[in-house]
Amino acid sequence: MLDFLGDLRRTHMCGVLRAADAGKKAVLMGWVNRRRDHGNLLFIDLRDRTGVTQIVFNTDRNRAIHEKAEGLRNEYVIAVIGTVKLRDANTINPNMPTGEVELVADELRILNESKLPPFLPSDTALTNEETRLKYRYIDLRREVMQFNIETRHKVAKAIRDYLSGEGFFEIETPFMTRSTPEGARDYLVPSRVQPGTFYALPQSPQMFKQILMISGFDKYFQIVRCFRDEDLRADRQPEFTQIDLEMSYPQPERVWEVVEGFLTAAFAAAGYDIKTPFPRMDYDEGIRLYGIDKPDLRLPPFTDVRECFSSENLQELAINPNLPVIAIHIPKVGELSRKERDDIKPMFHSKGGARVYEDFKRIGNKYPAAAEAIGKNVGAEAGDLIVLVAGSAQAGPQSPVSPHRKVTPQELAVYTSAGLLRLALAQKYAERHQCFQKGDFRFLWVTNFPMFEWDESERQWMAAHHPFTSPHEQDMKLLEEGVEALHDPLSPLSAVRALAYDVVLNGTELGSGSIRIHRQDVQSRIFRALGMTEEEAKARFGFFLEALEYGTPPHGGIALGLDRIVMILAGAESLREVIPFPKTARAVDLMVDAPTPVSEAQLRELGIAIRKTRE
RNA sequence: GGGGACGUAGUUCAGUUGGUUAGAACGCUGCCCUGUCACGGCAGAGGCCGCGGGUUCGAGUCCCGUCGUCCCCGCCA
Repeated sequence: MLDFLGDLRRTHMCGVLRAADAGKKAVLMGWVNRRRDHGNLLFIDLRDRTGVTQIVFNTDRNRAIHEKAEGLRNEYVIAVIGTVKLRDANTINPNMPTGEVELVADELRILNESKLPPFLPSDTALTNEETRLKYRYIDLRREVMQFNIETRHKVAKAIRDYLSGEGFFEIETPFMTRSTPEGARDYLVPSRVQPGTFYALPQSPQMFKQILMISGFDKYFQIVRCFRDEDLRADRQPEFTQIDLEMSYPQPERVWEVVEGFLTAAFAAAGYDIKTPFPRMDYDEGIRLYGIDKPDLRLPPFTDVRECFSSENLQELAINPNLPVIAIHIPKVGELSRKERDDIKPMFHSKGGARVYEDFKRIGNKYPAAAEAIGKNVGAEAGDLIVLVAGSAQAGPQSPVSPHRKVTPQELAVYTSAGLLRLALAQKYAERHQCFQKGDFRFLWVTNFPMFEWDESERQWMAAHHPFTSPHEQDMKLLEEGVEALHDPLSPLSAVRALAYDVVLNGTELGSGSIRIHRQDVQSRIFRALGMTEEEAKARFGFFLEALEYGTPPHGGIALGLDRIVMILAGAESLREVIPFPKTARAVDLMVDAPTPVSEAQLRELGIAIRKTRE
């Protein structure tokens, strides 16, 4: 028999009662977290989002209530009216915040029962994720999940408060908008009113926020859902939340100050102090020192040890002398077993003919002088792991090349291969090197990205970012020259730097932004550099190009992934731990079971027919 | 699109070289217990070994396929 709530009012949350509350009347409501039945004495741990309080039912005190309480089971929802009692010294539980007190029940209302759940929020072993996601409402009752979602709330609030204080307006932009086939695939929404046409869900409010600058709002932000129809990863969901902002008349440094400001507030809200300003690094330097555009600064950078080998050595090892020879250095890994050394090889994914020399000991046996010099250059101590990555003699340039850009594509291949291996090794031996400590936050601004990337399959230069990213003011001349050499891999386009920047934390890209193009003449030069005719540009971005012509102030901004920030703050390995209702690797919501087919009638109304594909 | 890992009770896992009736812990049910807090004791229920096919005298175990979850590459600001 269930009881009604009636006009009963909760006086305290379950996690707040302390010794000072002793003697008070209290009304608690929550879930039965655990029950310990001692016959005539029954303990219930009552749980809500704030914590747990022990309730005592005692036949001596009240036989009827005790009898009623015996019917309680895990996850029943109850209200208890009782008296807060200081526990006897020998029954204090120092492991819980409410452990000095307990609530002696005078009245019990059973507000709801629960079927036996597939797993319990109080379980110590973690249930498999499939079951957790199907019964997400039970999973979310777990203390960790409650903490993660609370952290998410606090972080978002801190950011809102900070940006509001800095004069930013939070302005909403449409979810049903226009498909601009650029970057990722769009999620499409069919229009019923105009059959055969589609809205797209925004990959980011990019053009809207720029138009808000043209509209005179000066400083805009939004904590906004974005959508991308691409394959998922542990750190990638099809819908995700961005802290999106844009401001008028900024230098990159102005944007960075704002970001450093709200991140300081956000991390403080989660209980962490961070130091600003963040260090800055050129994209080229990131590649050369870490083999990646989002360096994890918690582990040592690369050392180019080409000079440690004689040219005969390099020849014997079949190493290309015109490419860097990279020493990856992971501290304190200790002596590797034969199997561990063998395991390194499959971790290596070669780009452009890069090769791995995982057995440094063998190199030391064969080339003792080189090995000693390498150890010295790297600054390695006994027990540190050194792995070499170099360009194969057969691949890459046969003579030194020096085009405009500081890192050549061949070098990039070697650096990138080494960068991926460095991360894989760092991950694998995390327990040994102990460089990944909770609360160690190494922020970094990566700047001066290349404006264009060479696309080998198209054999032409492509925009590395969206085409509204402004080139560096000093590189305008290269841009002009480069326009004429779109299909030349050595084009001056390779050296054009973008006024783009990423904010990176511990090897995770938190956000990405740029100063935008505000001048029509620069914009059309960029389109030409991308091989786009005026007509093509107009067909794709006409409304936006037109807006640019009505007095656009210089402007720029950035967008940061809220989910990733919270994930790092929560110490989680996956975004799914900080998103209340996430999707699986195949983009399925296991709880609501979406996506689903829709009825023939719905399709007809939309003028859509499903084409069956058969093998 | 490609590569890899996993799938056994409600949950977490074990299951030897292919060999009787597939085990443990937690959870669940019943009984006992007045100071536990991962309470304890006794008894009990609970299995399409993901699904389909094959090899074999015999398959949880070997093979093929398929479905699902996870991780990575490709893809993706």
